[in-house]
Amino acid sequence: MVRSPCCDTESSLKKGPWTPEEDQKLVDYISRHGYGSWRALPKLAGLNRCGKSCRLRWTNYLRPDIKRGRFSEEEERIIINLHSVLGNKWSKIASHLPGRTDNEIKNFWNTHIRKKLLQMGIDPITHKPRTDLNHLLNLSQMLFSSPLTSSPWDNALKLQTDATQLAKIQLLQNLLLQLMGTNNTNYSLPNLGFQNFNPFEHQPNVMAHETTVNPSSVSPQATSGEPQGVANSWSWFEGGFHMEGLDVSNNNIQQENKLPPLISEASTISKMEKKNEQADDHQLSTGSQTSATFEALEKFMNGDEASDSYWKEILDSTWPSSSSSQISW
DNA sequence: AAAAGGCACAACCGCGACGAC
DNA sequence: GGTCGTCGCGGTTGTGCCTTT
Repeated sequence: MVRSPCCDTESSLKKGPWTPEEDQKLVDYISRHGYGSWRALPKLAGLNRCGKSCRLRWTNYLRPDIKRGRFSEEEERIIINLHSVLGNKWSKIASHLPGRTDNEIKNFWNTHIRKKLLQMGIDPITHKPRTDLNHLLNLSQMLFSSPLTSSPWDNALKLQTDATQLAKIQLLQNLLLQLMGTNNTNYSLPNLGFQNFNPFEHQPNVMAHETTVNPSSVSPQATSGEPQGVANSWSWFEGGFHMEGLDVSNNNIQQENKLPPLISEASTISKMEKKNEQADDHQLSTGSQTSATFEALEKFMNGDEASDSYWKEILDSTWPSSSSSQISW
């Protein structure tokens, strides 16, 4: 069915910003008569606008119960949580925030929250860690590099003196590399001194796996407008995976100042390669694994210590046969 | 001080859903 | 069941203001 747009038939109808006089006419009319038919309203109210324009002006701006001003942190949190469940259902999200319009929330999302999530490495559509190669490359470079300025990453350098911390760094590096997809022939890893090495191989029953990334599982693309189902378990951003203060732009990644190769002995590498040949065809379940990885990474780089359970979760998901319980953390 | 670029927000557009006939 | 009118939603655009260069 082809139908002409309701407002196009009368080109003389005014468009563009509303004047205070027009606003007053609309408010006066609705306060006296209500808004039964938007189609008929403009003529009755003495406005040279289409009904659609009147409805939008009323619902998004003139309605007396509209709450104006900046969004509070609580509102922001609610929006993000609801968005993770509902997707771009702005009107449904707005129904949970009294006084806020869908348009306002949509604008707030697009101008603030979306960017914020992207900066934090979270895909604003899926609410999961971004797994695109560029982002992971940045993270990888941060792990392998030592920025000239003092940053949380300095903690990683300091902690290298400790063998356990060293192992954890290696584990995180390894995971990031795997998440970038070592099988991707379109992508060549920079030489950052990284060795695909399982730092826990000295443990009994530890088997390194050549993990591969299933492209279809890496970036679950949400269909626009389609509800996302249950809320993602990924909600760690509330503590903040903060990258602020750390400039990861190309010029500030000092390749020559990178961390020394963590494991460099040729024998170790060859051992690793041998094990990789025997590895299971293990597919990464990128969702929860990346979640745990990034959470541990965040804590680690902030100088905090992630709980043992995080490390065990990471290790178990990467090397299921490693029996992490046997490892002394 | 002026120009350029970025940002925030209001408003518009197109389409689908839904109810009335 | 098909057509039409209306409403509401989500994506996109336009514009004014602010910040940076």
